[in-house]
Amino acid sequence: MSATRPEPRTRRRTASEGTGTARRAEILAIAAQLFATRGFPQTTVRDIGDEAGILSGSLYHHFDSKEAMLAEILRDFMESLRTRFAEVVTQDRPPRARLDELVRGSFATIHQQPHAVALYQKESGALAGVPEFRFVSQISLEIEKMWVDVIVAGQQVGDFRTGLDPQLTYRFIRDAVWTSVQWYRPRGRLRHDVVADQYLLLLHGGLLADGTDSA
Amino acid sequence: MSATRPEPRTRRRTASEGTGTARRAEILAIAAQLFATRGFPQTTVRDIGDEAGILSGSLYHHFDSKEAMLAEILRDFMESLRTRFAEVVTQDRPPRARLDELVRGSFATIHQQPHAVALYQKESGALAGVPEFRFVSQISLEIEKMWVDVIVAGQQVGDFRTGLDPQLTYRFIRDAVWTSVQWYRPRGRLRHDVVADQYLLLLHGGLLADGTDSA
Amino acid sequence: MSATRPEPRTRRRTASEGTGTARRAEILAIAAQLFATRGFPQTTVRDIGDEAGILSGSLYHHFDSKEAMLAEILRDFMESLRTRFAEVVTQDRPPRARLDELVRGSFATIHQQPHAVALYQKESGALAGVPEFRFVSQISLEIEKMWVDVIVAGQQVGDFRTGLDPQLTYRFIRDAVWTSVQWYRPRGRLRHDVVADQYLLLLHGGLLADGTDSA
Amino acid sequence: MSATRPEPRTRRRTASEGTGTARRAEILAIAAQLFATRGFPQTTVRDIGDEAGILSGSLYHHFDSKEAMLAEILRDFMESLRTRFAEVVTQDRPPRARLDELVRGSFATIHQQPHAVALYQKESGALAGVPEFRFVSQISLEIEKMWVDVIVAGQQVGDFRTGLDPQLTYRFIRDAVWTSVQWYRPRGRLRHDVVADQYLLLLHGGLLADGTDSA
DNA sequence: GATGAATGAGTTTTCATTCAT
DNA sequence: AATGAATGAAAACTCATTCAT
Repeated sequence: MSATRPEPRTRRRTASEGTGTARRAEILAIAAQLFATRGFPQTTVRDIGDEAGILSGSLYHHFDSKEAMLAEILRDFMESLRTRFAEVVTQDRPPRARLDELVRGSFATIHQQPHAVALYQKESGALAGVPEFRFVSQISLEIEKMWVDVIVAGQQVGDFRTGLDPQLTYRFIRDAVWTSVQWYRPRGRLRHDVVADQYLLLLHGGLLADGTDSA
Repeated sequence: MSATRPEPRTRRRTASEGTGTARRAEILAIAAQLFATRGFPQTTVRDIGDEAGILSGSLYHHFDSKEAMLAEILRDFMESLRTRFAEVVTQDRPPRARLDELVRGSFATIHQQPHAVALYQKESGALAGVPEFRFVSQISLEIEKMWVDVIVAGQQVGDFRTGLDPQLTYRFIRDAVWTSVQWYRPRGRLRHDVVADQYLLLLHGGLLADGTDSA
Repeated sequence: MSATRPEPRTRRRTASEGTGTARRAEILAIAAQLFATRGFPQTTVRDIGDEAGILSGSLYHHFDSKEAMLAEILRDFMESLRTRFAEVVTQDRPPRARLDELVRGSFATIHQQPHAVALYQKESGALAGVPEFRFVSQISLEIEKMWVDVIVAGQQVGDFRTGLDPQLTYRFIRDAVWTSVQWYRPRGRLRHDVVADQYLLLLHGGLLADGTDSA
Repeated sequence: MSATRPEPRTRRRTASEGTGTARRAEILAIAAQLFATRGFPQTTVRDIGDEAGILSGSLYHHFDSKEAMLAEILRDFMESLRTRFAEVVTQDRPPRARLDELVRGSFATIHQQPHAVALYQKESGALAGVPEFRFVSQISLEIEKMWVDVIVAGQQVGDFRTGLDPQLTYRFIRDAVWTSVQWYRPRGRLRHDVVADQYLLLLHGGLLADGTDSA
């Protein structure tokens, strides 16, 4: 914060907009992986530079700051997720089918973008109050609304049990499904659609053998 | 630290046992809260000192390092959790009752020690390979075994559905239950036993109205 | 600007206020000299640390930032200057005597605090718009008012020539007097009161031999 | 640079003399303004590039370095100033008329090249010992000699008061006159020749109403 | 038990400059 | 003439930790 330069001066990306060249994407992918693996604060720009094969200072040719990299990764991810889910919930199918599709889509996302998902889980909490990251909680809320609406619709048409709080149900499903990114291995023996099947089985009929709850 | 230090487990506390221990616990509680809220790397020793009303350097009169504080918090927590669960699984009750008790005990723990739970969730991943923190993954495994054993026993006696992979089922329950620490507010309107009830309802009978899965 | 630490957290100086210990003053004097000699941006915190015999990072035990050091130096200087001038202009003497005293006081200040004066001259321009340094232009204006008031008063009582714009006259005197800090050497042969005498001679009677202006 | 480079003085400009020169001048004018406004060290080559509509790296097609730009600006300015003053002092007029002309010429220069003047004032001090910028202090001395000679001549012919140290008198006038660049606005209401008139009035006859100094 | 001054190794970021295209 | 990617050196600042008092 130099006292002698009052104007902030907006920077970079004057020409050839559009998020930039291939190098940007390459670096972002590296950063996403490191952020997800080590955590954002524990990842140094030197780590990123080393992995990308350039000096850490050279990263600033492509991005304004380490934080800006995080923002770009998260924004790309969350907007793609919103789009994906929006397509599902607007389908003309029964709520139950749409919810199944949301779950399957989540597992597919975890399979395709494990780093972004893990990153979101790790950092979204700390980012809650930061103005530059308002979009995170905002899109999260939009997505929550999509899911809850489907659950409510499912209860109304008789697909889903009543007596369950829709928001609590949403959290239950969301947490069970998305936390699997912590242990799911994209190249492991357990394929993501198999996990989805098992989770849906459990989610649909519950754990008890007779499927009824006498508690 | 704990793995390498020859002394039993407690340290310092040369004089004035009573007060010293009280101060330690006080500081640890502060540290746990900060670690849980901001994350361990983002919490500085000065943050802790400020909150405790002493200078950061003075913390080293009580603890060997910032890491040692984390270790002590986590060890206390995990050992108490192991004890709590061990008592449940050794009860002479049907598997289903024992599983319910594990779930209810989890929510009670989240209610009583939210900081330690959040801390464990946030940092256990990064601590996986650190020798001083081997106890974390070790106790985690012990606990996992207790739960999985109950699930398997439940399937054998016909309490629980077969066709579900026990370990996957464990993960499903664990993630749904424990992640609730992220949004559960101990002083909020939603009491922990109410959440437990809802979650058990869903877990037992599933989401579908008829309780059967035709998928 | 870490995304993960939203609160700014006010820092330092909780106890034993009063600008601090002797070490602070010592370091500030060193910083003032370096800032004045090399210019603020050209002076590195390492320069200051080297001169003070500590590591640059240790400076942050005493001050929040390099900029905060500049602010403290300038504030101390400008407030002392305001006090000094305020004492002069409130004296019950004819305007001419008061103006002479302002001039002599200026040279005495240049003699006593050459670094602060040079620093003010060099950096006040660049600091004009910076919020943290608003006091600089504010006190400058207060001082300008004192001088201009004396000049106007002098014209009213007939001490000073009319036909001179008071503000322009102020700037003339101010610039001639204060810029001398650039070449004045406190330990040189030319004593500050001798310079003051010469400057007052010229200022009072002008350059021309007959003292009248026929232009 | 200029002191060490073997080439005459102009450089590059291999082809397309006309356009190349025009672009150079354009960029130099931009640089002069930025250097004067923000200070040389606070101005980045990117600032200059941005203002000129090219990338910072492209500046190096026109100039060897940022420092070389400064040198060229200052050299152009100082040589033109030397020439201007040399013409005045060699006129066959009484010393008093020549001094007035020097003063008026100074204000005209401030009006015409405010950036170069401000730049000289801001940076000449820091440049004092740098070999590449020896010409700055050298030409300054030549100019000082011209002015002091005129003052001495004026005292000898009885135009100017004796009893004033010529060099001190020079500094007084120089500082009062040239520092006005800090507050003078070329497009403001106060025209430069009006300021010159007022300053000469004060300089000639002094501030006191009777024009005599009884101090 | 605590203070306050300091260390030392690290962090993010800046920026003049180079150079292949 | 200009771009865009990169370098390399330095900048301000952070922070866990030590230690004499």
